[in-house]
Amino acid sequence: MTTNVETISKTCIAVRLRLLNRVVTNLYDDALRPLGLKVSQLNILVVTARLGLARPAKVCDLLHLDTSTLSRNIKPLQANGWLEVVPEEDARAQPFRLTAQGKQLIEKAVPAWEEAQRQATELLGRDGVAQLAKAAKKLRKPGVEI
Amino acid sequence: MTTNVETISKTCIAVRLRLLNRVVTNLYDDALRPLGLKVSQLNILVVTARLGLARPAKVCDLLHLDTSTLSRNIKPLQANGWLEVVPEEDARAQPFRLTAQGKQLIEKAVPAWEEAQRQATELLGRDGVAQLAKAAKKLRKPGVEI
DNA sequence: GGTTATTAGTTGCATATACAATATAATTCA
DNA sequence: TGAATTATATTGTATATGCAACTAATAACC
Repeated sequence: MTTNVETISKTCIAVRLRLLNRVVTNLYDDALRPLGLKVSQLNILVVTARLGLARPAKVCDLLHLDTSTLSRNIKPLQANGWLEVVPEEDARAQPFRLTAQGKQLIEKAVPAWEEAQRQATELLGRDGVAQLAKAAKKLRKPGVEI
Repeated sequence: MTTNVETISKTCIAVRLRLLNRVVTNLYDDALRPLGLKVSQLNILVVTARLGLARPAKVCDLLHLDTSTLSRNIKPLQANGWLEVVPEEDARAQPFRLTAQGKQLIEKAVPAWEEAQRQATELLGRDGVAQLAKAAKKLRKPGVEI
């Protein structure tokens, strides 16, 4: 007989995805630690670099992040001088962009990112990486691209 | 020419995995919200149910969770009366187990879990789910099973 | 033009996560 | 047996995450 507990324990997608997320996040965070940077922060910096002028709502659409989360996450990036908020005509908007230091930091982080990416690729395998890309692609919102 | 920023943006495993983690976690959390339960909490309750008497270190090995994280995560579960700490000979140990209410909650959560699991399966696809299982299996530590 | 609706972000609150440092207890070993 | 080591978990600090409620400003509408 298979109990509900056994079923959830052995098949739950959230359990596995969250576990894998912890492990992989730690791979990148370990590699990036000498730079005083976390992979969650590098993500935001890279998206910002791609956008040039980054509007919070757009970044949140791209990353499927709650706006309140981004609002707080950019604070330490600002405090470290990696990005800056740019005033605009629309007084509600709080777009931000990379600073020169932020750009330099991304370039400095590339070797560490490559090493973590290598480890993550090894863990997931070619097929795992492909499936991940496929799922992420499914989640792209129309018109929200970089 | 492909810049470093473009490469990271388009290929980073952590970016995609973390994004997918947010989306899938929200699927389950939305489904479980009427029960006042989050999927992270359900995970811990289910592991506890499987173990009977759950030792923090063992749970952390199973879930690849930092012990300090678990130490704090069980607090609200205790406060809600879903699990209880059981004293033991070894005064350092703080093993815990489900309460009757905790068991009932899991059973009550099954339909919501099933619906979220259905949605997550649809998002990841058969192959995606299989790849996820494969990666999670790779992370099992020897002797740490349930 | 003034009221209403919409849009853009922030703040309050709760939980999740991990590293570093700590506390405490059990074990080892000289 | 007493000191050093090891094991188990918690606390301090910082970041990540999202919901609900809020503020402020723009747009829409009558």
